[in-house]
Amino acid sequence: MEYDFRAIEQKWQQEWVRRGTYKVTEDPDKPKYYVLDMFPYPSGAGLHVGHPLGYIASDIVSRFKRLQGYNVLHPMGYDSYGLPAEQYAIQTGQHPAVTTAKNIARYREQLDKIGFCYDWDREVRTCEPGYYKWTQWAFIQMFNCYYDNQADKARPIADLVARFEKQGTEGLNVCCTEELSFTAAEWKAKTEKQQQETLMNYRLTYLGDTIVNWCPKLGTVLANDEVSEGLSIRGGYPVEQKLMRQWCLRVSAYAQRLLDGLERIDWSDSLKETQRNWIGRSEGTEMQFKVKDSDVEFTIFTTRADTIFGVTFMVLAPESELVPVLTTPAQQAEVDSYLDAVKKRTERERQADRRVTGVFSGSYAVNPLTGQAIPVWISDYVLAGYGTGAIMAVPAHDSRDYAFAKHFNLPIIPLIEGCDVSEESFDAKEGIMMNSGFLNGLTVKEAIQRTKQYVTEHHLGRVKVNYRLRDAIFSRQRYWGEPFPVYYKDGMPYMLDESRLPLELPEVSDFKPTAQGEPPLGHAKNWKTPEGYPLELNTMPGFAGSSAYYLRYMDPHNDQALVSKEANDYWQQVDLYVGGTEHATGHLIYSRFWNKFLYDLGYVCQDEPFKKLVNQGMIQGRSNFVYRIKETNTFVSYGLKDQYETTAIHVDVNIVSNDVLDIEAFRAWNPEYQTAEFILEDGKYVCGWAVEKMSKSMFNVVNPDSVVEKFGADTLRLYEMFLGPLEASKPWDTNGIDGVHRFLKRLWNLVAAGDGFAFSDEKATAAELKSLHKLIKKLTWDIEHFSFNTAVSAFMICLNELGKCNKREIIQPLIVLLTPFAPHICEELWQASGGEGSVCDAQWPVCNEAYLVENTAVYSISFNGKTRFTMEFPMDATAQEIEAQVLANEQAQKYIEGRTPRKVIVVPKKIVNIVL
RNA sequence: GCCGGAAUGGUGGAAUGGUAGACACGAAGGACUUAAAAUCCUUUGGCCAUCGCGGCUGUGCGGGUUCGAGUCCCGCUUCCGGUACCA
Repeated sequence: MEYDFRAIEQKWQQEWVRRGTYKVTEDPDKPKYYVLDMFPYPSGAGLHVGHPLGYIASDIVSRFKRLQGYNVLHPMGYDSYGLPAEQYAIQTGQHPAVTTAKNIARYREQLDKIGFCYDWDREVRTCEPGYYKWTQWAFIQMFNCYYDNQADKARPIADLVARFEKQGTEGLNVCCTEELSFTAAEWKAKTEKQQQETLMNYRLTYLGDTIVNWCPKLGTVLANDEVSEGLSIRGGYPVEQKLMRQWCLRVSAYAQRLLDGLERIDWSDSLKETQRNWIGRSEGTEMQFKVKDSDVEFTIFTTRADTIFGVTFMVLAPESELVPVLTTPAQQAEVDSYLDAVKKRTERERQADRRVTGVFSGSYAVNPLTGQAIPVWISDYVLAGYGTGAIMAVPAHDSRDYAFAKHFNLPIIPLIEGCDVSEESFDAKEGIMMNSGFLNGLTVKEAIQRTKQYVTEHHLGRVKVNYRLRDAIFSRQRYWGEPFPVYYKDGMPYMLDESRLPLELPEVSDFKPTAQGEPPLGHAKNWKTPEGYPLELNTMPGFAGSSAYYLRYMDPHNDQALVSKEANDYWQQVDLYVGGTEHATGHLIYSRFWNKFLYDLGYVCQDEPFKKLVNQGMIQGRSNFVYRIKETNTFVSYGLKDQYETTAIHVDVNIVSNDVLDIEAFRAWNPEYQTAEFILEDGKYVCGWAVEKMSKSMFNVVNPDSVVEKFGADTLRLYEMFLGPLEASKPWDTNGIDGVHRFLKRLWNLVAAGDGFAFSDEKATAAELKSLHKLIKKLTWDIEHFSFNTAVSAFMICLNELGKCNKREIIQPLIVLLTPFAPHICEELWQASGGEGSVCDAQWPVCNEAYLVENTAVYSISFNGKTRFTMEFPMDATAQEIEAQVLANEQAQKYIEGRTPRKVIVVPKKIVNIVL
């Protein structure tokens, strides 16, 4: 009987659906295990072979855990709001919901063909009202909370209001946009609108003024990568920096907890490090500087308070609110023209063009320690969004300040003994202080501590921790996203009552912005509350829907709660999360934030959402080339191309096999090549190759369907794992796929006989049992350690060792072991071998170490590190016994030649080294 | 610039400090076939060899630790990711 993978795979995929094999319910009697894939955005291009890599790995773990007796939650869904569907809608008029549904259907079809064990009853789609109800709900909860630094958690905003009524801001220690100060009486005197405005300063979702790239012609905010040289990429319209009122998420409130939480989760060091850098904790000092001949004071942040004696100028960010205050009339014109120039520059240009620019404000600050007057400059190398948007510049010990000082000819005062600042600054935090008054003679590290102390004692400032992590801008001027559950009254936003959720995305006549420059929702009819209040026109960004989806899978049909307490208590958190590193500073920060917020409010029982995270590597494309001889339609094979002058041309990898071109398919591929001639080597046309990004234009996109069609899903699954370590990036290269396909065929042929199967009931030999149990042991270890490539090899080794063995006693457990990797063939063989039910419900075999025990071990005998011969010893021989026997050995004596060995080393790894 | 990760045959890749190159692809040779496909067997890092004895050499480069280093330490080179005026 042939291994007809098409029939087998189709049969079992239908059977699994019919039997509900992968349906999961909470079962308190079984230990749980939650395996999650990062859900995909269903793009129009469908899946390529890179996508399933992580899905296959997680599927293997899910099936493995299930065979081990765990109750495994392994769901899948779609991140189905997003820009591409909307862009497509603008171009074609096709409703994004329609394209999205179509793409999802295509994804599902592709996923089904690979044989995943998802419980599709738990599918979620972020664009469905039943789902985004809970995204909106979470937004409301955040709006109604503030962050209490004392309690170190989010608390209801009502508590804050109560506090304001009692004692105003006195003794307040909370997260806010701006430090405010008012009394209880002042609070009560505020109008409703003023109170609401004040609370905005504390809410976890708030309307905040943010600088964005605004394109008036397109009527939308653009991301930095959508802007180049001050023009929009799409259309080439001018873009300006604009302060806009946007919804923001106070992610920064959780900065320290996001940092601390990393200690308790099992993620790769590199990913944790990326998050640490992104959060960017920095301990320093905030210092007050008085402005000369004025009452104005301002605050700067520095990590090098020790260099205070070397400050030769101050710098303000152009957007700083101090700029208008400190600009003197004499400098007004110059400052205005500088600010104008800066305003036109985008973030991107600012990054690309590092030329030193700046302007003198006309004012002087007073060094709080020396009393010296120091000029205050304005420059865009200081960022408004970090620290206080103002710095003290110490050119001798900061390279940026140094460049600025050199350019504008400002003084440079070295503060560390022996440092040379004639060519560049000395940025290292080491050495002995000089020119620094009371700090002289201290090391830099001592000086930092001493200055902190001094500044605090003399009330010149305070010790402060800053984070690089910014609040997330949460508004998009887009159609295809979650509507905000927000209406406006008297210009102030209010949350819809939860009973009105979900607030469904309305139909619009046009997906473009309105003529008035409003977001697309401005086209919606009756976009207001029943009371007539206008609803928010912005929609939420892509990461909104993906921030809590893992919780929804626990209880996907619940319309009373995001997740019931019972379901959450049972599933707790994701045990294994598999996905790409590209989400390190986006989704993986936001969902940790979101989860911690829900944890604070008691809606979830775990502080961290993802216990263990594994990043699968990217699958790159492997492009193939043909070489056309210049000015001809003749193509020369790779090995001979150097004899001609040729042009390399990308050729569709799907008509190339093992780097050999299918010439007929090539002629048919493009009319241009219909009459092509070929210069072959060994009767074949060999193509060149290169590793490139997988993309249509390189003709190197391989989709899983074509592989499944040709080799079957089981082969695809095995091969993707066999390709190399899961976490490594590697090119998709089908050159080795025959190997794993052959492995499956060999296994099949072992038990296939005539029209049926033949399993032998003969007792297994010791050698066969040893092979099997070696495999059990290695596989268990490999799957637990995500070493899937060596796991696949282990099967091949085992099969090689077993030879022609078709004994049920050996093959049946082997089928169970293979099930996570190649479930379809295993179901078929399991049934053929007389196994009960589905192999998915079988039991993972346990390694019996007794079969692995060796009676004797072969030792390599080396002299001065060179292996000369081998000897056999009983397993339990002691080092002393081995040493004595080796030295007495006749052959050894030949090498020793009467000398006394200086040292004899017996290594448990079966090596004896004799040093002469 | 800073932070990660990597470098092993023709190729993908194995190797708790212990026989480097498992496993697989490719290639070469052979068996079975009229033939091809499929399948099976043998060889396969390089160099030398009186090719079935054996020898030398070999994990990006230069040092070091060790009886012993692909693996650990120090110093480089190259490549790939991430991040970037964060004071």
